[in-house]
This record gives sequence, structure tokens and C-alpha cells, in this order.
Amino acid sequence: MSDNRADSGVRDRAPRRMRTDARRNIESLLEAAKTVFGTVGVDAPAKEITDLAGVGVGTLYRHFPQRADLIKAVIEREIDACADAAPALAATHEPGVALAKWLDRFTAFVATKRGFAVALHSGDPAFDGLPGYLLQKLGPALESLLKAATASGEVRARISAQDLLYAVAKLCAPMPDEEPDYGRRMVALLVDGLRSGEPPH
Amino acid sequence: MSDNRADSGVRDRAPRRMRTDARRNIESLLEAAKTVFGTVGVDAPAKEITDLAGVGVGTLYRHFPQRADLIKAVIEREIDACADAAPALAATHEPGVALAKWLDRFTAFVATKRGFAVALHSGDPAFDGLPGYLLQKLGPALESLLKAATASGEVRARISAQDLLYAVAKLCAPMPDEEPDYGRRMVALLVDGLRSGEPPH
DNA sequence: AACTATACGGAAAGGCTTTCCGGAAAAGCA
DNA sequence: TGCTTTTCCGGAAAGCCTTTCCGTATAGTT
Repeated sequence: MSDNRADSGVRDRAPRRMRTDARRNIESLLEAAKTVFGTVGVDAPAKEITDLAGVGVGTLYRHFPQRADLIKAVIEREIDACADAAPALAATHEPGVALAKWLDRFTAFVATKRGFAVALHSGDPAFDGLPGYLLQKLGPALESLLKAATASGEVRARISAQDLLYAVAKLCAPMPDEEPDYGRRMVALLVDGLRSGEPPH
Repeated sequence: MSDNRADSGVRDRAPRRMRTDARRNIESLLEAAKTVFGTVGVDAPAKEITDLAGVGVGTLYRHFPQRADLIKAVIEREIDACADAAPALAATHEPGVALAKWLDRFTAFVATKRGFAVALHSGDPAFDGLPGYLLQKLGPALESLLKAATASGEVRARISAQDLLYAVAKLCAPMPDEEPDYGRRMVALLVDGLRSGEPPH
């Protein structure tokens, strides 16, 4: 049996509450890492991040024992943000539009965050749980959008949420020297295929 | 023995031929690197490779000044092998079968060689030329197979060789924790779309 | 065989991640 | 509050890898 509580956090249950400065430092580190990864790249030296966060290296490595743990945490956080966007969109747009907008948001995430593609393909076991996490968080989000759009007749689902998620994630992973719109174009092809109407035969 | 130096009117950039031991060592290094990358991964220490090749580190770095250069060379070599497979297949199979078999070969290459995906997404400028190389080498190969299959009426092209190449390369890039056949399945979907007429069975 | 340009090997340099530990600060307790 | 305990911090140092350097060895030439 497993409790159905979201186990997103790594350190939820502790005999004593985490010290506030520790939590604050973790926050600073995640924020700094997100910034540095975005500007310099995921291969940026750790010192760059600790300097920006205003902490020592020791602090970083206490909370994220391996470099990969930091990267993973940053990515998971972005995945969470992506998931959180779904209900908001569903509440403010027609189902079909909400679906399209959310896929756009997801596409932007994958295309922009090169670190995501790097982590996914690095082969480092530390990242093994990432696809699962993505599926677990984003699968239901997409599923509900897809369901709503299907119910309203705007879309006919021909692909599972999981397959769609993976396919988009892969197609949008940035490649050097490719026209900037390639990923978007491919995804558009995929999404067009979902539109109700005649299948492409 | 003929002295083929000093061609009149043409400036020869290579004043002397490369020493045979040098060429032999380069060969050993490429072979060893291919093996080690395949077993340990592309992040394997250089020493592992030089030991297997039976040379010193200095030798490696003379021929491949940066680690990335070695990786690039190994990948280019595999791309070449893939390109070379096309004429052989075309000569021994029906056009449609040849196309399918070659795509299978290409899929295997992308799916098996994790180093390829890593390099492609690393963001290291050293790999910027790789997609171009792939296109240049494999584009014509696929193009001719596609053309032959189209001419024989077995396939109706709906996608350019370039787009197909990239799409397959991306879809097949291995992801952790995904069913081993995911990439193949996605590609099959794509290829079925190319078949003229009704879907099989 | 002698000579010279090339290439070799491995030690050392340089950089980045990760470990370690003495000191500082927060939380718990009277 | 003042004191004790526990947790956390910072940066120096260790460890591992890539990359450089240079004296030595050798293929190719005459």
C-alpha cells in the first residue's frame, strides 16, 4: 500500500523541522542554479552558482550531494511549474485552446531548457527517475486537458497522453544548426493529427 | 616510387605524408574509443581508451586535441558506415525493402549509440557540425532509397529526406526508463505513414 | 648509415567536483 | 533570557580528469 500523498519533496518527513536558514539557502541555490543554467549552461562551475546564491560550496553539497542532484531538482521544479499551468489555462480558455496553449507551454519548456535534454540523454543514473517524474506530474495534467477537449468535440484523441508527452519532449529537444522552428513544426504536425476530421490518409 | 609533390600550379598543403605509426595509432584509438564508449559510456576517462589502444595519453591528445574531437570522429565514422550500407542494401533488395532495412539500420545506430544523443544535446560547439555532417552523408543515401521506392510505387513520399532523418534521430534517442521499443514504434508509425494505399492488414 | 622531421609516452599542470571539519547559528529547554 | 544540543555553514584540501609539455624514440629520406 502506498499513501496517495504527493511525494514530490525529497525531505518532507523529519523528526525536527528544517532550520529556516537551511531552507532559505536551498531556495537561493535553486533560484541561482536556474539562472546560471539558463545563461551559462548546465556545465557551469558550481562556484558560479554558490557565488550567486551567496553561500559556500559546502552548503551546496550538503543539500545536493551530487551535482546531478541540483540539476534534477531544478528540472523537477520546472516540471511542477508546467503542471501547475494546466488548471489555470483550463479555467480561462475553451478546452481546445487550453490544450493548444498548454502544449505550447510545454514545448517552450523543452526547447528552451537545454539542460533538460542534456540530463535526459546523459546516461547518468541520477536522472533515471526524471521521465517517470515528468509522466507522473504532466501525464494527468495533459490527460485532463485532452479529455476536456475531446468531450467538447474539438479534438479526437489518437494518442495516449504519455506517448504525446514523450514525442513532444523528444521532437523539441534542441539540436545545433537546425532551423529554430523545426521542433515547433514537428509538434504542429502531430497536433494537427489530433484535430477531429479526416485522418491523414 | 613516384614523387607526387609539387604539382604545377597547385599549392600542396601536405608537404609530407603522415607517418605510418601515427596513422596506425589513430586507427587503434578510434577502435578503442568506439568500444569503450559502447561499454562504459562517452564519459569514460581517457586513460581507459589509451590503455585499450596501447598508446600514451599524449598520443591521444596530439591527434584529438580535445576530448570532444575524439567523440566527433567516432560518430562521424559510424555515420559513414551507415551511409555505406545504403548502396549494398539497394543492390540486394527490392526498393521498398531496402528502404525499410536501411531505416532500421539507422534507427539501430541512433538507439544504440547513446553517445550520439549526448553529443547532439550537449551544447558543446565542437559538435555543431555533426547534424550537418549527418545530413550531408545520410541525406543523399536516404534520398536515393526513397526515390527508388517511390518510383517502384511501393512508397509515397510525404516528407523530405532531411525531415525524416531528423525526426527518426530524435524519436529514437534513448531515454531512461522507457520501454525498449518506444523509438521503433514511433518510427514505425512514421514509416507506415509513408506507405501508399491502405495500412498493412 | 646518418640525419631530420614527426610522433611517442608519461609526468606535471590546471580545473572542477566532492569531502571534511572547526566554528557559527538556530532550536529546544529552564 | 541564558545555556545546551543539534544542525548548518564556509572554505580549505583532496581526488579525479582533461590537457599541456618536453625529452626521447623512430619512420622516412638521402
